[in-house]
Amino acid sequence: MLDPALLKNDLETLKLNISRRNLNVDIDFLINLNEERKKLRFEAEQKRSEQKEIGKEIATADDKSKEGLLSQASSISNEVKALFEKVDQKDEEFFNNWVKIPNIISETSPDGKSDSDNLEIKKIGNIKEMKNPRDHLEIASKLNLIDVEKASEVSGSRFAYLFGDLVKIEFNLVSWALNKLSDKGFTPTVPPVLVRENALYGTGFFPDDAEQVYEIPNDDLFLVGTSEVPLAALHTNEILNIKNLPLRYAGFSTCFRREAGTYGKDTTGIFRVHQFDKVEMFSFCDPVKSKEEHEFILSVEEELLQALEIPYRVVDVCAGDLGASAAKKFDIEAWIPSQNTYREVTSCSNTTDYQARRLNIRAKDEGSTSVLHTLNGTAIAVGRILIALIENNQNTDGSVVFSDKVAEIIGVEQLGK
RNA sequence: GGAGGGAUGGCCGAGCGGACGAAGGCGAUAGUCUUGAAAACUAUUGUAUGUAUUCCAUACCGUGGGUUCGAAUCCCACUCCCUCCGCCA
Repeated sequence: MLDPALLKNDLETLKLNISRRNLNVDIDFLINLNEERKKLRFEAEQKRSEQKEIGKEIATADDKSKEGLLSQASSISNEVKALFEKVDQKDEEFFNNWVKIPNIISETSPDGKSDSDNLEIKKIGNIKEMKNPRDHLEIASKLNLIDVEKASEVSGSRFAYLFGDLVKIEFNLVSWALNKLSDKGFTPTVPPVLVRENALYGTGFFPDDAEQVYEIPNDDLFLVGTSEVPLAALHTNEILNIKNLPLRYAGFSTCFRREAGTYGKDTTGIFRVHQFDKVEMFSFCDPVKSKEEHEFILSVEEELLQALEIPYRVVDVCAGDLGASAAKKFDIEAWIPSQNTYREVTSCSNTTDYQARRLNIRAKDEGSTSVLHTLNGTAIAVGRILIALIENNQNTDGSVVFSDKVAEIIGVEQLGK
């Protein structure tokens, strides 16, 4: 949620943002609504004040004057009730509209409508020459390391069994990443993966992306699609001392996504599945330092990919491709030989104060309190890293051999042979 | 799953219909004293909204409703925590 004060102080920014995001919003309607609710509240509060005055008199009044005061108080009480009902209505109307406005996009993010307008910042790593590269599923199925057919019998499409060395690699990757992140000040965290509705609203996944979220109706719980959700919600309603910022967490969790509306897209293997494991970085940050923090998180992502010798490019996500809560976002796309293109393996966003305001997380600095900034970024999305590792290190005979350095990290020298 | 008990400010803890934004203590901050420190004493000590940094108003005593002229205090529902029993990785 944006600061409603924008309607008063910085209309230009608001208008510019709405046009950059290609939205159609009636600003004047919102301005009026906001003014109206404030005016109504003021009236209601004045009446309330009157009521309290009389209440005090009643407490000390003698029996004679009491009766008159009581009837007077009674009618004021009714007025107050009616006035506040109106105020609540207006408030609700205003905020229902206001929360729908997405975050203000950073000045530095490129304009554009879709992911094809994203701006490539750099390319890193050597792409190996390959004749007819195989895709990860073909390679791993043959080696009995992945089984999607059995998984679809057991659980449906977009599920997979991982076996043997792939599982070994997964756990080595995770523990390697957690150690690295821990050295950089991230607290390793295993968060709950079932959360209440509120956490999803607070992080901006609800209401917009509600159709991507699995629901457990019996218990009013939802399966998270990323540990960003429980990590962000960790400090809900808290006031953090600015001296202790940034507070950094590295969350490991399984992630669940319905992938509604993606029929026919990425149907091969484990690129897009309903369930995968991920190490996620999350930072609660001093607002004036969030830009630096964003660069830092991006640099960590790059460091991990470089250590794994995965060729990648970094992309500055354009205005039209940003989610509601992001002010700026960098994606890293790894080279996927079988697709002859780069595909997303990590993503890091500066959500500025958008989530913090919804979750009511603030920072305290020498007496004054302000909203803080939150940022998130992928450290290791296990499935997609496995794909990149398998495909980029494949040989023509269907085996996969890793360099000594990579093998040291993942604990496996080769697949097959 | 069954049976009980509880939720008050940064923390502990009183209040159980009217002057309560809330006693008292601890902690924190500032001052006095001291060469310096400690101790002692004094003062301050939540958050948010309203064009409102010291004045004013309003809201907030787990959350949401209700009763009442008036609710931290009474009633209802929910959430969370604790104890005991059962079950369980």
